[in-house]
Amino acid sequence: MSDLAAALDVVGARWALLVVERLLDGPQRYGDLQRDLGVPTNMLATRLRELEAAGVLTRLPLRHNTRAYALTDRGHALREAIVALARWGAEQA
Amino acid sequence: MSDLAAALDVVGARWALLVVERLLDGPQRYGDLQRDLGVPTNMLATRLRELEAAGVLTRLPLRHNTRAYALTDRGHALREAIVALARWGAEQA
DNA sequence: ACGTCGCACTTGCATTTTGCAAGTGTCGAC
DNA sequence: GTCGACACTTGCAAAATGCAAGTGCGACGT
Repeated sequence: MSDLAAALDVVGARWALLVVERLLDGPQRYGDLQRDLGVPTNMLATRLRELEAAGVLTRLPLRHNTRAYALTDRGHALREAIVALARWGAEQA
Repeated sequence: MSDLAAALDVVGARWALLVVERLLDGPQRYGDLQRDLGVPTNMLATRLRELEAAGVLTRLPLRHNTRAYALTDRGHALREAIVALARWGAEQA
């Protein structure tokens, strides 16, 4: 499997990169991600679980049943790739 | 929709970026892509249609019923993003 | 002490996407 | 005129995604 395929195995699923992009600004709570991205709640839960398992992000407990999701170093390392893709998307056509 | 979401709308589908990566080396024929990537043939056909419609690649007629797929400028512009993602994938863990 | 609210999910089911296997059409070579 | 290579298409099963409604749990007011 190529390096690209390995990367896509982790962040190639729908919404995954959008979640990571949102977390580049700093830790966010579940509800914030959901409202900002418009992602279905079950998909968000699934992605967060997968991305945590992949070591891209971690859960930070805040208060009682509230927590924040924050990128790990490995997650932050995606910044370059995300910026490059976003720039390509911006040059539409 | 963010720029990243716009990009993923075009190249976010499964196999799409892998096809583009393969074409970065130069035009390839259908059968080559299929064998090199191990992508199901109906998916390859679908992706090539979508990527052509999106202006990422074009068909070059070769001989009779043989053609090659080549990246457009817009397709080549994905190189940076692909390299960044592949590098991230290579730094596994 | 009790109901209510916000938050972070889970669950059930319909829809869409993906994948596998087999088939189709076309052209050139033999 | 039949055979093989090439580029697909088709039919159907499996998996991913999406929508809507429900669950659990602690805080907060009364």
